[in-house]
Amino acid sequence: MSPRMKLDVSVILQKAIELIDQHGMEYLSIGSLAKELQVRPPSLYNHISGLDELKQKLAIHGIKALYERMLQEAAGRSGDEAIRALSKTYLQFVRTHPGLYEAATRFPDPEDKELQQAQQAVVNLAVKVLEVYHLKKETAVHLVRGLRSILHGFSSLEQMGGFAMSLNVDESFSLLINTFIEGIHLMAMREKDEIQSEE
Amino acid sequence: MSPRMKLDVSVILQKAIELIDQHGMEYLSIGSLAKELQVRPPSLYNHISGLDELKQKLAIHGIKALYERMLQEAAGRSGDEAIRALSKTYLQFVRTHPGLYEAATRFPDPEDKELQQAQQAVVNLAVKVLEVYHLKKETAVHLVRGLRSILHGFSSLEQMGGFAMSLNVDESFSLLINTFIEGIHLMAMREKDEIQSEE
DNA sequence: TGCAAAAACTAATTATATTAGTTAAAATGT
DNA sequence: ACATTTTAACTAATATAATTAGTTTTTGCA
Repeated sequence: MSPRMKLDVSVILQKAIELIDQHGMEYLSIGSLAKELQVRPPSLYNHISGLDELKQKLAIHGIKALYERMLQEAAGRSGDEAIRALSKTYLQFVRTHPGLYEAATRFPDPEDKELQQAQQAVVNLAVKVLEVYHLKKETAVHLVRGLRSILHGFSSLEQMGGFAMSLNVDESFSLLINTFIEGIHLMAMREKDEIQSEE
Repeated sequence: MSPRMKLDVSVILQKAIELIDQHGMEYLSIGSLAKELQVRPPSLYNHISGLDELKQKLAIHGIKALYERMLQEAAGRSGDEAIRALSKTYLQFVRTHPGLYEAATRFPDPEDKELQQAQQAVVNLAVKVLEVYHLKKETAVHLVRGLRSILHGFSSLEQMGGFAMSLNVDESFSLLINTFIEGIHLMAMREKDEIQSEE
């Protein structure tokens, strides 16, 4: 009983992540987490200010973790290949960390600066990947919004059991991403034409 | 005080919807709802079995309401025009009823038969709208998954304040839907070619 | 009018988060 | 090694919310 747990914020976060990836966010409570860590509930308050702060930390951690993985995959790739890699990584992340992704998207206080910054980093990465297509800045932002919608929508629907039909889910995803990529090419061509006709 | 509130399930649901569309799902509690209805919290248990059942009813109601509106808009339309109408209606619904949409997508027990049936109705409507393109059954299902991903993803990101840039959000949406529609045309053409080369 | 059912109520119970105040362990300096 | 300070656990108490039990009031119909 007495051999003091060596708790700290990162140990708490780690255990919380395990717990939510396994059982979902609704299972996370000060009580369930304290039990996992083999301490009494009030002990957690020496490290975090409460459940809300913990959820916020999980959200930020989740977005940063997703960003790290996407950055890894984007390195050394460009264009269509980079988009496919990023998309695959995103879906993979949500499948591996459903609870953490849930924490990152459902519960955070959107006012939080650190959160906003982490989200912006993901967006910036996507913008960068689109640079090779030489799109107008505006068009690039529209397309990044589209890609995010696709990735978040598909992942979320899959997680909530939304794809009931037996049809292969990965094929649906590839098809969707490829369709989107073809859309980018169309946009790029059209803009090139516009510019030429203006000259 | 005494002139008995004439409560019933539908009055409760109606007030709950007002409450969540205005303040979000996290604000919904037996206590807050009872206060709105000017009764004591235990009184609600004469009509519903508890908060979980209420949330489930809200979810089902939400999906059915969305389906009704989509059905209205799909009537008398087909092809590209129908897809645009459905998409616009979907986004409009989420904007008008953010709390109800949240209830419909975030909290329901996915095992519930009535819920599954309501969700299936939406999917079937989308499948029907795609019929005019004469796609293979499989392709149609892939595309419906794609369209749902786009609609859910875009709506959700917008609701969570995910589109921070000042760039016009409706334009992003139109562009995304139009890109998707062009993707459908491409798929349709390819399948026609395949069939011809097989003959 | 009187009775049965419905639907409200008060009071009590349970679960959870949180705070207050206490104590034990660990780390640090002499 | 020992005393002091700090950290981080603990127990006990409080607050809020959901829920249940049991009671009473109202309503509608015979």
